[in-house]
Amino acid sequence: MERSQIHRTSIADQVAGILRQRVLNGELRPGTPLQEIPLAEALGVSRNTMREAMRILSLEGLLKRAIHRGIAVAQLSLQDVQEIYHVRRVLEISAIHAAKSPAPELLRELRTALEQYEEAVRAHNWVRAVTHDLHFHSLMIRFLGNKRLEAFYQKTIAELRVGMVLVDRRHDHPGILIPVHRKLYQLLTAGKLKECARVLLQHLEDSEARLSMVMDNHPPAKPVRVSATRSKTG
Amino acid sequence: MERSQIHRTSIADQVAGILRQRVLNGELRPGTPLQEIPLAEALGVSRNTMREAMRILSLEGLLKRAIHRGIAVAQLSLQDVQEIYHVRRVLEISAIHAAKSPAPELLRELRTALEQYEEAVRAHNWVRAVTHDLHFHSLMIRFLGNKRLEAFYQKTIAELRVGMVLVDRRHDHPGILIPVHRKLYQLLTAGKLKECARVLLQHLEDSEARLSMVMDNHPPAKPVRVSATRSKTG
DNA sequence: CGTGTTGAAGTGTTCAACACTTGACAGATT
DNA sequence: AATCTGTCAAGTGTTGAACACTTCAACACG
Repeated sequence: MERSQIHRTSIADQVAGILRQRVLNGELRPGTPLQEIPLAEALGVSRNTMREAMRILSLEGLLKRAIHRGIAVAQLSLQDVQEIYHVRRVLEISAIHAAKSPAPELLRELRTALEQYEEAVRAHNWVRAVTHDLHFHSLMIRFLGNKRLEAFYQKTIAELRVGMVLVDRRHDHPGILIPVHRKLYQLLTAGKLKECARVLLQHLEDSEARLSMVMDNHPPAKPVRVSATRSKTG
Repeated sequence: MERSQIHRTSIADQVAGILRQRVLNGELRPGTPLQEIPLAEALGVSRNTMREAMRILSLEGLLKRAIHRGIAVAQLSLQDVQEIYHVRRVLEISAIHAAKSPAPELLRELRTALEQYEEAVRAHNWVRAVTHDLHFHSLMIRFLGNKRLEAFYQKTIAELRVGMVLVDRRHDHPGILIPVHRKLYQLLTAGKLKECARVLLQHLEDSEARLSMVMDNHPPAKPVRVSATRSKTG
C-alpha cells in the first residue's frame, strides 16, 4: 500500500468516498443491493468499517437501508425529483440575489466551469457535461457564503445525480442548455440579478420537466428488495 | 406516542436518539468530551454500537469528531450562529411565501404551538419556551411541503439549540417575543404574507443579535483539549 | 532549558462469534 | 391443485476481545 500521503482521514471515510464515487459515476446503479461482507472483502476492509462507511452514505441519502433487509443504492422517485428541484430553486435563487458584489475569483471559476461544460457538450461526453453543469450551479451557491447551505446543496445535488445516471446514456440534446448557462453568466457579471433569477427559474423548471419526462419513460428497474440469488450454472 | 409500531429501529439508532436528547436538553453541554467505552457501558451496549450512534450524531453536526482525539459535543461559534440564522432566513421566508393557501390543520398546530409557547413563557420555563418557539418555526417550514428542506431545517435548528442551552439559565425577558409570534400567526391566517415575511425577518435579526450578544458575554469553555497544567513559571 | 523517550489512554480497525429477521422452499394440509 | 406452515440458509444486527496507531503528558537526558 502506498503511504506517500499522510492519511488524516479514517478508513471508513475513505471507503465511503470510494463508494460515493462509484455511485455518482453510475458504476453502482440505483437499486443495486450492496452486501456488507462481499464488499468489505473486495475493498480489503473489515465488515465493521464497511458498515460505518455505509452508514455515512445512507445518512447522505445515497444509499437506502432497510433494517435486516440490506442496503441498496437509492432510487429517485418522481416526487424526489420534484423535491430536489424545489430545493434547487430556493437555494439557487437566493444565491443569485446574494450576488450583488460577487468575488472576482468566484466569477473566474464560474467562467471556467462554463467553458468546461461547453467543451464536454461539444465532445458529446454527457457524464462530464452533467458534472460541469452541476459544478456551475454549485459555484453559484457559493455566493451565499454559507457552508451549511453549500453542504446541503451538494448533498441534494448528489442525490439528483444518482438519478441522472440512469438516463444519461444518449440523452439527445444537452447542448441546448449551453445558451442558458452562458446567459446566466452574462447576467451575473452584468449585475442584472433580477433577470438572472428569472432566467434561472425558467431553466430549472425546464430541466425538471425534462428529467421527469425521461424518468417516466424509464421506469425504475427493480424494487428496493434485496434477495438472495441462487445462481444456477446455466 | 403510540406503541402500536414494533421496535423497527436498530439499537444504534435508539442510542443516537438518547444521546441526541441529552445534548438538546443541555444534559450534555457543548465541549463535553464523550468517551466510547464508558458511554457504551453506561448504556449497556457494545462499543461498536456506540460508535455507530456517535457517527450518526457527528454527521448531524451535534458532535464533533477529531480523529484519534475523541468526540465532543459541538460548540457554536459566533460565525456558526450567523450561518444558522442565515439558513433560517432563507428557509423561513421561503416558507412564508409558500403559505398562500395553508392547510387548516397546519394552522391549528401553529396555534397550539403558540399557546404552549406563551404558557411556558408565563411559567418562566425557558427551556420549554425555546422548545415551543422552535417548534412554531419548524411548523412554518412545513408550508414548503418538502421533506428534504424540513429535515435540513430540523438539523440546523438542533445545532442552534445546542448553543442556546448555554445561555438559557436566566435570560430574563424571552416574553418580549410573545407579541411577535402572535403577530406572525395573525398575519399568516390573514394571508398578509408580505408583511408576515417582513415581521419574520425583523424577528430573526433581533433574535440573532440577542443570541450573539449573550454569547459574547459567555465565552465558550475550552474545546476538547484538556487544559495543560502549567503551574510553575520561572 | 530544550529535546527525545517512554508509557498510558483512547481511538481506529479487525476478527470471530452469536442472535435475530427475512425470504424461500418443501412437505403437510385442505 | 392451492394454500398453509415449519424449517433452513443467507444476511444483517450486535457483541466482545484483541491489536495497531496516535496523541498527550510526564520523565530522563544531553
